[in-house]
Amino acid sequence: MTEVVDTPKDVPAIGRREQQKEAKRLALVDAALAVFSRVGFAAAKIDDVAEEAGVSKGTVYLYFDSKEQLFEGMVKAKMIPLLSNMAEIAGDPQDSASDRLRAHMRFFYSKILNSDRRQIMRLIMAEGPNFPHLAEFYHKNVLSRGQALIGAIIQQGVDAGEFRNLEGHGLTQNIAAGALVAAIWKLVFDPFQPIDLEAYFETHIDLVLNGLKA
Amino acid sequence: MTEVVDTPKDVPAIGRREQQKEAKRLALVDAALAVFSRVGFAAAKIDDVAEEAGVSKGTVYLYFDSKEQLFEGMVKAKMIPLLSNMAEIAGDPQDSASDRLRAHMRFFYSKILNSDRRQIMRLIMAEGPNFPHLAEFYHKNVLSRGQALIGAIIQQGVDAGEFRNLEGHGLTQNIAAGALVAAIWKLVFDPFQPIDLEAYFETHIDLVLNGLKA
DNA sequence: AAATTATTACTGACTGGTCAGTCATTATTT
DNA sequence: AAATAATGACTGACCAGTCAGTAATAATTT
Repeated sequence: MTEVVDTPKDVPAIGRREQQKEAKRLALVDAALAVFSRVGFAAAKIDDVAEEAGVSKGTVYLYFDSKEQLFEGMVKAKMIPLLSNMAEIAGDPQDSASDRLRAHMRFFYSKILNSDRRQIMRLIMAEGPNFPHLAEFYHKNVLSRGQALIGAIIQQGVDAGEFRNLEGHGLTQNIAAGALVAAIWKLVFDPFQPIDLEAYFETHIDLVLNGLKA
Repeated sequence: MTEVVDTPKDVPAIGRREQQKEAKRLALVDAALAVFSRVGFAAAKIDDVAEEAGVSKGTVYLYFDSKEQLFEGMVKAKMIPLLSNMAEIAGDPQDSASDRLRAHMRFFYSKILNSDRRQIMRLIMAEGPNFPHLAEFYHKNVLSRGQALIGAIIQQGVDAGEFRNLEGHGLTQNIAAGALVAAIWKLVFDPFQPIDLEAYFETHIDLVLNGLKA
């Protein structure tokens, strides 16, 4: 149950409502992520989202027009912080391609695989075919951007004679792939075979760097 | 719409019913896979499964006790052929570890990623948290077996001085991972960025073999 | 600054439609 | 004609979405 900010009554009146609204929107988004993660889109009840946000069912519909829009809105809201982060890791082009690649991959592992974000990834895998908008949005804003960054670094490495040229054969997909699986594995199979994300990451980067070595 | 075998009336009476029953069970399983793949577990309607199997709703309940059991039964039924195949590819221990690894990985790509089977994988990712039995079953019978085979081959390679020793750091998970992602990518993101499974496989095995090289 | 009015936010009982699962009836097989 | 299989109308629970009514806040008047 996410509590709405309890704005004191003696705060400058102006903006009280806006603050509350914003806080409530956040609470709804958090609650939606929790509920959808727990049971999937179809089985999720708006009543449960409302209760978890500390709000009545009708209120949910003041913020989102439908269950679909709640879902899509939640995914987008949860992804925006990540997207803004992505710019800030252009990385130092002075470094070797290996170092930059390692740094970028670490970024993805830590930002995408940690916390809530991996639930979103799983939801997109799970519900993607029923929400083509969302799958496209995710691909466009996360996967293809990530691949572009990785592709650029690899190109740098190839140009510098540091890497072999494997481009054009699904290489960036292959690299992105490792992160996707780690997220899903953690959520689905961890009870049966725990995945040590740090070790998995090291192995992944090791294989990639050695595999690419010229 | 999967048609039930139309056993002619003048066939030796003995076994007519059993044949029909078996055929109907198969039709139901096929229909269930199709419908669950299309819309997920919660949104799937038993009526749709029945219609797609060319049968009435009541009949579904003559074969499966509940929607849950239909789902679980379908997954298991669809997996059995794969499991029996797995024995037959022990591979020739005379070959180099590299060759054997390549052969095994190709097997997984072709058997798991082709046809219906990848839909099952996606369903397990999607519904796994709601069906822990199934996730466990899948892990036990597919993933861990696959990893065991790969692990054995890598051990051979390490013993022969062909591979570096990276064991114990999520290596087999990492290798299995590539196949999982390929399957999911194909189903979720293919419309936006088609994945060439053959090229992807070659890149994957290339990275792994070069990455492992002693 | 108290009282009054207007506006905006929220509530939860209700509705209409959906669907898993049942079972009395009908059809088919032996 | 007995036994077995299949049907599909029916039921009851469930839930997305609505809306008349209430509460909280802001604006205006006295």
